Amino acid sequence: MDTTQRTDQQRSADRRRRELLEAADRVVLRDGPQASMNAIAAEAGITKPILYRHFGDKGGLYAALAKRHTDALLDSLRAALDAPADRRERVESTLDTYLAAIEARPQVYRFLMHPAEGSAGGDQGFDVGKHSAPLLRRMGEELAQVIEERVDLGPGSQQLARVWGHGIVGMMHAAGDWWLGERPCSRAELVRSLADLLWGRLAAAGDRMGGPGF
Amino acid sequence: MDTTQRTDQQRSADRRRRELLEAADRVVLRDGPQASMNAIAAEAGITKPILYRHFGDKGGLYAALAKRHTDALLDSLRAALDAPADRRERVESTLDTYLAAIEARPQVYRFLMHPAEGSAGGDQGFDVGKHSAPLLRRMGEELAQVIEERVDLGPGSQQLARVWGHGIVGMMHAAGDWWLGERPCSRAELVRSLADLLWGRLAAAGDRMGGPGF
DNA sequence: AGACTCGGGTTACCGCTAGTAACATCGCAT
DNA sequence: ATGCGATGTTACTAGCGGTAACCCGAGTCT
Repeated sequence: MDTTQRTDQQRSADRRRRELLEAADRVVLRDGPQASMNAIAAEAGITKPILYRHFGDKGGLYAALAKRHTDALLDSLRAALDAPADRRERVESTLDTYLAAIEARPQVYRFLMHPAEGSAGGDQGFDVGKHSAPLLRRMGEELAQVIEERVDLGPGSQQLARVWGHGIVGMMHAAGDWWLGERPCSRAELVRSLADLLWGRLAAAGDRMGGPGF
Repeated sequence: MDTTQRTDQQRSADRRRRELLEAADRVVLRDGPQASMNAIAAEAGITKPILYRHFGDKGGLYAALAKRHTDALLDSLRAALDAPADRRERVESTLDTYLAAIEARPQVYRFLMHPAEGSAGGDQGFDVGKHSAPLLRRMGEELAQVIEERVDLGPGSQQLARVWGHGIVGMMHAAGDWWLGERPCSRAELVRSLADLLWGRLAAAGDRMGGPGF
């Protein structure tokens, strides 16, 4: 029958695809985003053209790889964000989830944030995917949705929620990136500091000297 | 005499260097960060090895190029940040300065945010955290310094200021990047929304439905 | 049986890149 | 004139992403 045959083939293809993705994962984890198609193929025990048959081009492979990790991370973030707790607690928990993830697997994190720009080689012509990390965009959009659903922002709430979504995600990301490099404090302290920022402590603080402020 | 000779040579070398940088600038502005050394050399009317004599490698050239723009942008940001006005006004003005800059020359902005990733072959030694866009780091550090100088944050202020510096810069960056791509609102609205976020409107807003929060 | 397509696989190649070694050339101080 | 150092070029290496061409074993049709 056509269908069974087709499903068989598709199954086998999917299995191969998963195997290749796992091999690619290993190599990217080891070599960073500079991992070459040759190296990935070698790790998978096959040769380049097969990779290209499965993923089209390097961008395709990287996109597939990124989607896996992105989906996984977004799942845990959603869980933290949707927990039955008050807002501050949810915010802190979400921040901590994100930071714990990038702390646990910095290589993955680095790969997700700078996937394109594949160094040298013939990637001239068209940039696959956007230049910016899709993970940030997706997190921003999801957070925007949650904010709009759960926080009462008055008129213009939708637009405001989107700005805030992307802004808060960017804050988390930049602070996390810096923290991961310098480790100037514990994760819990970082989470608290960021939540304090979001909770308006900047606006509430007084000026230091009798400067130009009021 | 040694000194005069040296200064003469150095002057000429500096002039060349500046010419090369301007040529590189033109190419990068036209071709994006994918600009090749060959193309840059051609634009400057010379050949590759000269570029390498002046800048070491591609990373060196890009770093020099980035430093110029980064310095220029930081100067205008500092001006906005140090203006004699109250805090909210300064914050809005700084946000607006940044957003106006990336709006006016998006190519430069894209280049500054994704400069590195070069280096084919040999070097596989890279530390997580160091490779991120230096512009963000510098902005974060500068902002941290200003915050610590001018805002009274009580004990632990230095560390808190640094977290906030990087966090706020990241917020600005991510929101700006998203805004630049989608243009969902005017620049002024974006500035206002972000300032509102920093001013604690998130904490002040009520829950939408009778959800788990109180 | 025998020809025939077809999916998975490999070799060998293209055009491009970053980076370098070796050679040529000009200006200049002794 | 002669050596020297900076400036410049040609010609090359090594490696990349990506592709064309071939190859082979398994199932199918006649």
